[in-house]
Amino acid sequence: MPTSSALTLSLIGGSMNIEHALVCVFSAALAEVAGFDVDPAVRRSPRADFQVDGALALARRLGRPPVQVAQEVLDRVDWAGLHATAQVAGPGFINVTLDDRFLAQELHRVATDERLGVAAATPQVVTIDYSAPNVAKEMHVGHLRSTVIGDAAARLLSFLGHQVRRMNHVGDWGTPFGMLIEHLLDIGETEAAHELSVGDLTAFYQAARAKFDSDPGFAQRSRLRVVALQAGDEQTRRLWRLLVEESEKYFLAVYGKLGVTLSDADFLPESFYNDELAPLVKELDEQGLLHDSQGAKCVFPPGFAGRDGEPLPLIVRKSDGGFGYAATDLASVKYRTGPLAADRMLYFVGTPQRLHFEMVFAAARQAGWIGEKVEVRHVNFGSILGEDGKMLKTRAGQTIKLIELLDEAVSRAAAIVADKSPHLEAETQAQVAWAVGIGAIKYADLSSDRVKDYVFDWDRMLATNGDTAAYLQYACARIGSIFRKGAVVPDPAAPVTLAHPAERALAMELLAFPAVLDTAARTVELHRLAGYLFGLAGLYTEFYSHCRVLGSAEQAGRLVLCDVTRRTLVLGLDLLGIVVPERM
RNA sequence: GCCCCCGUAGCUCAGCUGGAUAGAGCAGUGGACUUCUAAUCCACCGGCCGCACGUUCGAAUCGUGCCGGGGGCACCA
Repeated sequence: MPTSSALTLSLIGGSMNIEHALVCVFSAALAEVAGFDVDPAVRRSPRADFQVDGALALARRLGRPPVQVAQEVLDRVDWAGLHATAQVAGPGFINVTLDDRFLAQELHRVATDERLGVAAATPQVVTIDYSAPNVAKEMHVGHLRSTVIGDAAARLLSFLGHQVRRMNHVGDWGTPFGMLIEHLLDIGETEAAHELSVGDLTAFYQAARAKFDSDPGFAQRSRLRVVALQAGDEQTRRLWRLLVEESEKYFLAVYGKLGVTLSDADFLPESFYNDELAPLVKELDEQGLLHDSQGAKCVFPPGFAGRDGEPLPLIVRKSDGGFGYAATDLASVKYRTGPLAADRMLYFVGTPQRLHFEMVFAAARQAGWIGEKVEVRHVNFGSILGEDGKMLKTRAGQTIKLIELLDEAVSRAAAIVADKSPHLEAETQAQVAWAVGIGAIKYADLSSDRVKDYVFDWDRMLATNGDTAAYLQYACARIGSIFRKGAVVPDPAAPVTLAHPAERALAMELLAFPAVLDTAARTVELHRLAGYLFGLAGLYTEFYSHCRVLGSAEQAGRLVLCDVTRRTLVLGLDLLGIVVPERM
């Protein structure tokens, strides 16, 4: 049970999270009344600052009148470092209203804190698997969500103080490499390197594929080449490295354009696990988990049935002796929980792979590779749909190259910038266009629930008002404009009074930032952060239209509100991977 | 056939472990720049929360069953 001294410490020294403080205070009071732990159910409320609903649930369990229980709980609250008034309302809600001076004091703490009141979490080792393009294949829209969502998660968890390991599970192994290497030899290394590095991967892959399908001689050479590759033939390995390296250069170029934090240090391709696969299969066998089925080596994790109702196999070794992706994924789990000692493993892969990951995790648990306290999670997400409600494709039905999508976003944004901000220099316009265009794509992805499909719509995501990146970026630019216009540097330590309702509402929302980040990180639901930022920008605009800053009697305090708002928006957007231009 | 996800305003979406009159943004209508960026704001209009039962003080939220949409179910990853 939290004590009041612990609470005071948490408010002063650590997280300046009022919501969390209320949870502590009311948990203690509820536990005193109940004799056991009760969820206080602290919520923001339109009728007060917060409402505490836990007494209602408790009353039912105790079989007592809710209002009476609520009052009893309220009487036992030790407010410790909090300053608020509270009363029982309705059927047994407890409405809590914070003192204005207390709010101002908390805002002062946040304003003078580099981290805006966000305490560093107890550090965990978190592995984040995301992006995962395939060597010698074009990155397409299918890689967009994994890359964007995974990168935002990596940024958020790092900021919260976790030891984040970004892992790019690049597809660099398997049977297609026979034909790719043979094609490379056919056209010559120089030409191949050129095609790959400039990003013409589709043509390269398709040419190889076409020959493989039409030319039996080529197909035969390809098959032999796979064998040579797997056997470690030096010349073959060198050519394979060439393919991988050129592709990695290309991926890094795309990441640069997308503004993603993945670097060359984060490539952890499939082939990384090659030497682990045979021992892994052996270990499964020794544990008695491996079964022969139609020539394949399989694990049958309990609880999975196939079309015919029979137990569903996880094929770790194919009947031809090759390893399936289940083997690689199992190896990846083992590597993370073993040498890396991961506390939390997140795999950012689309929903269609749900069953596969459930089976991999179940098998890994059976094998004892996932400790009790370790969280492993398939962070799934829905598809990107076109305006016709089907998977996003070109008009001709082709998959859309990611790089072309990004270029179109930037050029569409450039047209908007040229229209709205002709006063900016050309170079600045180009920077703003990039930030707005890429921001639009990312924000559209991150602002709605991950697990749902979302409809890709240029006009909506690039709208200048509404729930878009551009709107949030513009709000930041306007705040910066106040500082420039007034030639003032906000003093974060300046005293703040929250006399106007718009000032007070803005301050309340600013103080909710740490709780929002906690929730977003815990649930891996980035749209909660996006939604918060949009709401914050709305409250700021309300403040902006009602409260004159420059030249007002409250200038110093209002500048603090502007400053904290801007820093919160910029930080929040940065955690989503979105860049905020100085001016627009 | 079995399993998973989704169904909220004309459109695109929020709604946190059930909580008080269901919220935004677009679109529509009507307003607001001699004043810190109008890439803005304000007001109005708009909803049997897919349907039906059930659980309870209370259900968009939990349970069951339907209806509709999507995805998955052995050697491609």
